[in-house]
Amino acid sequence: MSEPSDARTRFLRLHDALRTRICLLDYPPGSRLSEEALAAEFGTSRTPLRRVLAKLEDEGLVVSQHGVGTIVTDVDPGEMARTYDLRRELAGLVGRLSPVPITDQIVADAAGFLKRGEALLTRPDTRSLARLNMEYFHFGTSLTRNEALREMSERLYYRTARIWLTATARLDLADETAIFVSELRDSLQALKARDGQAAADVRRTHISLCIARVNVLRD
Amino acid sequence: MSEPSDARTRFLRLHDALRTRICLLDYPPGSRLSEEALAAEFGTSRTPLRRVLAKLEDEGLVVSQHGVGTIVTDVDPGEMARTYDLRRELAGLVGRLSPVPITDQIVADAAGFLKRGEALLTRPDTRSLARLNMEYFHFGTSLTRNEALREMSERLYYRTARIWLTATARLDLADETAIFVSELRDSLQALKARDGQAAADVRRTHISLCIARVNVLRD
DNA sequence: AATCTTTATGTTGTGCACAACCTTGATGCG
DNA sequence: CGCATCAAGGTTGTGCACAACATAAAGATT
Repeated sequence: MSEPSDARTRFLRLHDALRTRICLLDYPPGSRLSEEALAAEFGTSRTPLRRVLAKLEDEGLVVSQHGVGTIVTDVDPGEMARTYDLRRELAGLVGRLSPVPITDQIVADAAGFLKRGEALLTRPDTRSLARLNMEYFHFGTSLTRNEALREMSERLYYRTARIWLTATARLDLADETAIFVSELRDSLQALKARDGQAAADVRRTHISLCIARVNVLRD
Repeated sequence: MSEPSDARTRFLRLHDALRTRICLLDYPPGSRLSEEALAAEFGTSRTPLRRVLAKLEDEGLVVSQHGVGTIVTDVDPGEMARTYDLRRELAGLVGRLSPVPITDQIVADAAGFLKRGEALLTRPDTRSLARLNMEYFHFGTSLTRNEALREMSERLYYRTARIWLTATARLDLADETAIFVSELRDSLQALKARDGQAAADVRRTHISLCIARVNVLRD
């Protein structure tokens, strides 16, 4: 029961694994993913794996070229800026479109994220920060019942996650951790007040600030 | 040069063809699509066709069940309502996020759509109306340079297109045609004034009205 | 008659072999 | 030496055969 292991489940697992590797820069932009090697690693054949790569290509994380290889995409700064613009707007919509009522459980979850964030303050680590950010993002989208909004937000998140991560490497890790923790703090405050729109606005604001920080790197 | 016919192009052609058939109700909800039959029709094998079906499944237009078949989805009214909510918001964003400057060519295109719409007034036809609506939608999304916004809007459009079409069949075709033409008229006015935001608001408003008209059918 | 079992049939999922294609390096020629 | 040509190796794309699975009908059993 803990492992249904039907075709769909295996597909989702594979997809999630590769997507995480790409977004955590285990496979940096420009890397070539070998279908055969990956198939061997995951104990399957090329056929199911190709379906996963096709989805990743549809999501804009890789491109496959006949006779060349499947290459992890590098991101165009201009397009990324526009994608961030949209992410910012969608973050605000989470508070307005079919928001879920804020329960004690949700507040507790937010408190849990804050605790994990604060633990990172004393021992900053890029990878842990990225993972926490990823989990916290999913928590944020879970605050709307609008499935389409959740889906689009996640699609865009995974497309921009790497940018923030590479930028963090060039900015100051301790600073970025502190900023993220303050977002968690603001978010928890809003949720404690049972104000979902305020929580969404917190996220919206921090995306705006994140855009600004990343943009200065381009100058 | 007019037909590159490499793998990617064939894939896109197949995908577009099947998506159009589904959204024009050539394949009504509940239909079973045979991989073998479709492969034969398009002169290919199951392998490339399965990739197309996988994308359609990712887009929510079909579901594949092992041992059963690939079935055209029927849409849950509640989820559709929420999807429409999001579409409405995205339509407004087209006017704000990276809008393209309104050129004479754009105004001329809008005038062309209006002309085609008016031609439908004298001889209403569901299928022609649906096709025109589809083309006009793509015209609408082309008014932003934000690729992600275009992509998400289209994704959601194709997920809801069938709802509007089935609703039109139960509403009055002549009425719906008239309403659509009035939207084209309002849109043309806004574009003539070189006001892209106003044009986006026209679309936004009409989506709202469309939601209201479809909703009365549920009572 | 009702119900369980079995079997036949059709469907999607998987693995593998080969085709199509690109890149790279060697080789020959000017 | 420069450059074109070609051959070799590796990669993704395609076709096909078979496995895994679900369904429905036929048959056996109670």
